[in-house]
Amino acid sequence: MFKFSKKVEYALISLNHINRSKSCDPISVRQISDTYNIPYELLAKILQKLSKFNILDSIKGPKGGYRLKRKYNKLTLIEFIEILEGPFGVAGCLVDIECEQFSSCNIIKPLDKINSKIYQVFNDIKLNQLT
Amino acid sequence: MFKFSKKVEYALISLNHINRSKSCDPISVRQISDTYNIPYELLAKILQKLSKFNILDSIKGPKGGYRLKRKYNKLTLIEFIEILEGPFGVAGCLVDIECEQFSSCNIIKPLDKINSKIYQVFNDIKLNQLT
DNA sequence: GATATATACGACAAAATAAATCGCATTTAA
DNA sequence: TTAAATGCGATTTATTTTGTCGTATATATC
Repeated sequence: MFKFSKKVEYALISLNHINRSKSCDPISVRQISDTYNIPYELLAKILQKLSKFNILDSIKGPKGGYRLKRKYNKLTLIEFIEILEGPFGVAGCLVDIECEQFSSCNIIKPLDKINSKIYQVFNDIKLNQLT
Repeated sequence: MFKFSKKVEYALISLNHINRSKSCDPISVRQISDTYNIPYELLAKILQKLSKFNILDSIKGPKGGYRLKRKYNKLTLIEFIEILEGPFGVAGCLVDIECEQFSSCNIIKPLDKINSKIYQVFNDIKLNQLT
């Protein structure tokens, strides 16, 4: 409960790694997966997604890999999380509807307040501050 | 990711319900599980745990059930969560050790900061404010 | 042009966690 | 004595998370 997924952790590690790299060459999935002991296929898919959302630029072929795009420097943690995990919410009923069980629910309001606070925390953090 | 467990939700609903009740009679599991459509056995175990940790007082036998104990009014949300879910942490490596994969982890420090912030949010909330 | 090294992507499988159920024991009011 | 309640451990089921597989496409280099 209330843990970052491996997907998010792996993505953060990767972006940090690429950001710190001083080489001009793109960084390959293999390089990151070897360095941090992350399952290759899984990491590949994650970086593909970041590429799809314009956080990374992909270069194909030998000597290929990924580079940061400008968007990276503007991204908040909450935007990043929602790209990887979908809409944020500390309870299902704040995201989907499906909360049929509790027409009489007595905690939605407080949950919603907590949700806003956590959202705010993530919204105040820029990805490139996570170093 | 980052959702409250049903355990926590059910527990919050129950405490809220008992708190609001004006009757002097103890409130039974059955009553709560019927009102909010919560699986009986599951709820029973949750309230048993809260009783074990002195948040609820249990009265056995017919007409039995639960009442709030004084501790309820002092409890913070983080204490409550840790009673039900164990030590809080936004990443496994902040709770267990087991983070062997990343001797070279480049995100522990920022994760730790985020962890403190979320912890703080939960620490600033009293259970009896959740109404 | 052939080859090896990359990314791209969908489908599937395994593992971990969360949620729910079952069975039996104990207490106590009526 | 009985029925209605809590107490607790074991087990099962469902869901989510994590990881794997297979195949396609692009491209640098020889």
